[in-house]
Amino acid sequence: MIKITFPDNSVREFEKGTTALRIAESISSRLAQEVLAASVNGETWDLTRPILEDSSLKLLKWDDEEGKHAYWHSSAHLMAEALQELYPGIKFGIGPAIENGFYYDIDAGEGASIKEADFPAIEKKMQELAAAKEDIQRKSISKSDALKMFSDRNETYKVELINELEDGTITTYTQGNFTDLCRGPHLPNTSYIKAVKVLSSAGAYWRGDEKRPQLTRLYGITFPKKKMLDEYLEMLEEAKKRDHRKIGKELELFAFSQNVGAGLPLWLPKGTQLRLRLEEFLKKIQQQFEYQQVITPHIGSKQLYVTSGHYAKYGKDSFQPIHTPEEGEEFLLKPMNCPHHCEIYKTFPRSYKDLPLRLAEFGTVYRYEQSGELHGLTRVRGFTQDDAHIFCTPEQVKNEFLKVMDIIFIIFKALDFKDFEAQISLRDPENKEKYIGEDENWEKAERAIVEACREKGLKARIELGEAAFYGPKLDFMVKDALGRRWQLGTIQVDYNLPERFELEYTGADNQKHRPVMIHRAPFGSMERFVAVLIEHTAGKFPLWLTPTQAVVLPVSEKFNDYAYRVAKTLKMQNIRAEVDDRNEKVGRKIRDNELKRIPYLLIVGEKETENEEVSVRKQGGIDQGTEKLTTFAERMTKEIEDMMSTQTTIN
RNA sequence: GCCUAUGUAGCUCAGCGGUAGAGCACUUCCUUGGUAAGGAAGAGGUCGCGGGUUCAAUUCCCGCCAUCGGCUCCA
Repeated sequence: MIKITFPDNSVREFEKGTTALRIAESISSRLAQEVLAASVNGETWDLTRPILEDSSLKLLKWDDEEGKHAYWHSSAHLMAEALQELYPGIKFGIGPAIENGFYYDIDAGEGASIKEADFPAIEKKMQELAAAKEDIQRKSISKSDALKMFSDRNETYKVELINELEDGTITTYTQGNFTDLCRGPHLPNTSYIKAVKVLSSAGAYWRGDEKRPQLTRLYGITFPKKKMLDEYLEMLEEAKKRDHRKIGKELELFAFSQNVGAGLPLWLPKGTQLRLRLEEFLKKIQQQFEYQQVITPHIGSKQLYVTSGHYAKYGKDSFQPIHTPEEGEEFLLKPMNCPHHCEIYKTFPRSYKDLPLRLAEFGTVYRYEQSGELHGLTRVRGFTQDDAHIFCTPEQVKNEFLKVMDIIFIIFKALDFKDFEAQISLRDPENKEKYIGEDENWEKAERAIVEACREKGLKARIELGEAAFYGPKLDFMVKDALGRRWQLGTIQVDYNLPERFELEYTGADNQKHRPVMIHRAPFGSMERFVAVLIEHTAGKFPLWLTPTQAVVLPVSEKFNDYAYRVAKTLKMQNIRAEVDDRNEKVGRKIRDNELKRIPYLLIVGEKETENEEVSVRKQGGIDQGTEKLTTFAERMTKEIEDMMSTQTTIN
């Protein structure tokens, strides 16, 4: 007999060699139906894997990440099995579970690929195989057997993977005629999988290396219930309605023109109002934090970027130098503002008493992003950073870093960004040559960031190899409507540029010292921030209002009343309102009794009669009497601003 | 940059080797407590751009540009 300890610390005895599934059955048949995998001594196991010694056990269901993971991982195998049936000779890469579903990388053979039109057949085959209730069996095999098995089947990608594995750790999973190299864990059999959808196909480089062959990556998702799949697909449809590209076009916030160029956004009047509003908001905060605003040109001599090291790193892949009538004279569109700000620093001799020096600029920069990377406002070739550089003494670094974190938190809080993720991006210790600067400086900078996060109690994921080439950084990532992560705010500690630009200050000891630079952009870029803001606030939050003009982005129940009242008011002034509802009726005049049910609206216009009285209604529609339009509009503005400012109080 | 898909009216899309259509929106008029109402008329498109095949190309082929979904990249 062996002792099994459950999460509540209760202990029960079971026969040696029992399985998690049998244990679940012994508890309740319902549980046995719902359980998908098991955590045995902290390791995720198959339900059917015999437990041979005393263990702690947690049964994992759909709501446990690991349970869902096993489910989708098995689904990836199921898809692979279906593909093997449908396309004999197909070769497999890897097929993991992901955040939402799973994928499998496949090589259908020379010139062949699997297209969207083929999806239904694949889904049908998957359903068929799932219904057949094939057992999924785990087997440990030796490295040599594994190599033989997979080379016999000409699975070149698998062979490559096996070669990198240690003998004795290799397992395979088999269901029906399909055997895959796999660590597991998996479901007991295929019948757990009830609802199946192949979502999309895309090219993906083998092992993420663009120099290696490109495989076809098939994405899919499965659920234990058809209804869950329907809900998921419905959710995807809903998310598409919040796409900033769609809303931005409909609300006339921004546009692109082929004639101007890909990735070069045109801010339309309404979008510009929104953006300026955000800029003013940040400027106010920065004033409180003693930043000084500067303005620098859009181009800079090529030499500036040779000095900074950016030219060596990005020169070939950038917008190419601008030439002048003067032989050999070259300028670059600025891809970042730091060198310009370094030159501002160098304008005067600096004393330790001048530090920290905080120079801020809404600096427009141009980067030649790969064509395939362009994406609405989130990835563009011309954008404006809400940039600032803080020049400080080494002792001031941590404190300054913490203050920047405060600014970012203020902004995220004010704009209701709750579920952001923080990421500390450090140097890849294996590839130090990718970075410039002394080891010692890197270590100092990395330590400062980690300490600052600890001090703030900020949970940050540490990623090696994600640092900028001149320094480590702390990034704030936010998801868009479809769950894609975008980096917004960033704080970077830099000991290198001050070195390259030979920046100095005179210390209290009357000696020359090198300042440290902190690069920071709380929004990241105005473009990306507005994009993510639109997707985040869709259905939630009126962005801003003024007495004469209003921009109300998607409104929620909570704020619907504001939107309703303002819209109604402005409508009375014969102001044009534009509506988008689910039937995409855009651009027509709004009808009074429609106002309540529209998911979002934008109202822009001038009021005509300031003294006209409007009826004021509270939530629930109870008439609260009348007040003058101007009073009403001012009051609305104040209410919203109060709401924002109470959230922005500095703790 | 790579793989897949797409590009037709303001929007969403249908169509097809014989020089274009629907719904919504828009304009004018009529009607109406079945109300994101109904009717009549109207306006609006060198069918992404450039080549080629053809008697004839929006449709077939090639190239380019842009866009979607991914991969790679992201100072």
